[in-house]
Amino acid sequence: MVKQLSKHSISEELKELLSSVDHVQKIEKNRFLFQEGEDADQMYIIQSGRIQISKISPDGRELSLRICQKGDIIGELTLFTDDATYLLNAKVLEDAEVAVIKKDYLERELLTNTELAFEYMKWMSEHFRKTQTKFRDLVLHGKKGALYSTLIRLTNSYGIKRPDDILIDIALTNQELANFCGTSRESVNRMLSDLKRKEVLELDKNKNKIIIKDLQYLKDEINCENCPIVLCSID
Amino acid sequence: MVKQLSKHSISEELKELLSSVDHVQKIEKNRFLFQEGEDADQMYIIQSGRIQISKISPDGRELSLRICQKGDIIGELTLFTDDATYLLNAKVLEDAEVAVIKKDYLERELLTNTELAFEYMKWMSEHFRKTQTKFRDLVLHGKKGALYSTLIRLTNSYGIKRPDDILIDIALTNQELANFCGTSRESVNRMLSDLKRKEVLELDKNKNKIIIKDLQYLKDEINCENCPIVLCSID
DNA sequence: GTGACGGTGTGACTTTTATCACACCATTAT
DNA sequence: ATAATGGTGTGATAAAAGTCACACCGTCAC
Repeated sequence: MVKQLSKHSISEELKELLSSVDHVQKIEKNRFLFQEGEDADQMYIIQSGRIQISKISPDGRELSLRICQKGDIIGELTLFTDDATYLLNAKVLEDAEVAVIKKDYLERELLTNTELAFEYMKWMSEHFRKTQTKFRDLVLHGKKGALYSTLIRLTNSYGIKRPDDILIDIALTNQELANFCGTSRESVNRMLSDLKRKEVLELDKNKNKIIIKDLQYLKDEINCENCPIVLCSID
Repeated sequence: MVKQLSKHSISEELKELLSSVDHVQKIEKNRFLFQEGEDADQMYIIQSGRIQISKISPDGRELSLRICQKGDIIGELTLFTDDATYLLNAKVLEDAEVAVIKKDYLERELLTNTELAFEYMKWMSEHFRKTQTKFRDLVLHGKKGALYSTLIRLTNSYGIKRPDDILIDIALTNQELANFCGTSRESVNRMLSDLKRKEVLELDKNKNKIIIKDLQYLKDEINCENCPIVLCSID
């Protein structure tokens, strides 16, 4: 049987503790859980489905930051800030259920529940390291590096190991990939064609999914230092 | 009298609480407080001087992330991780004194002292938002955007308001600026010449410092949304 | 079926950015 | 005083990336 690579690092305890949720909300594909500028008074934990976090710049360009699934926390940036509006957009990629946690409730909880606070700090810390290494790749190795890094992260988060290759089990258009890299659709398309030619990957045509055949090639190209896999994911 | 723009957001309480320091360490210019890969078991709060945080990639290129001064916390990434080595380098730009806080001591403290934990979470949260907006600028508007964003942040952190302009009171070479932008020395040099020609800034020749004459121009070019100044700094 | 739609793939061209090379200061060391 | 050093400024050229244009291909609605 196939096995998903991704290791979700949010601890059982944290999930447990956070489970004092206000309620659970269902939301369907292509809708927004929240959008930039909206009043922000809650945080979410995904129960099912997939949600993409992105920033849209005034000139219309979109920068995608994460794709999140079961167990991931989103809306976390609203915590501990007085300027309580969302800074990012959360678009639902696949019908989702999210557990809603009220911001002020959680803040109060964190003030009294030491263990929760500790677990939360731990999560935040890891989340920070993850974000920073991600951006580092984006800046340091040009657009090619940005794409390769994104592919590696997608593999770690959504890869399904198969005998001879790894299927990235999430359908993304070239444009969506480009948004992760801060580049253009055409550039991504050309780079993917290139990688196909080099037999680094294949495209599962009718399903819009990518199959990685030579992960090491991608890693070598961006001087991947084989950081802990938990730091090298897309969520 | 001139006035420094920078608002350091680390709360008095946090400084107070963190002040249960192990000891204070002096370290002089051009030395490293810590380097990538070294064992990490302490965190620092800068008392005086300036320290630059950067990542050096295996191929020798350097990406600068922050320049920190009095009141700033560094080495914070080592907290809550088992892989206890530093991920970044901390180079002393100007002779410094740092308060040393032992990692395991602080972790234990955070587990018992709720108020400290709360303040620390607050700081971390803001630090995270700051880092994210910084990288966003770097990725979204090309190298020019990266430089402009860096200049704006330097202005916010190290700018001294004067009658007709703002002096960025820190000496940086073109190469050092380039390291913040993930670009080349020559590119930075050309872009600066350009800005000089457009009368957006001036170079204080003999002191290697930059004088901003038209901050708004820089902001307009990168679609600055005038986020809270505390988020838009270089530290 | 067929037409609209959203996505891919690619050529041609432009703009941006990097790289190489070298002249030209200041400053510092000898 | 002179040489070495480290930084700046700039031209020439090459490489990377973006933009525009358009053909092509499935899928879906009607």
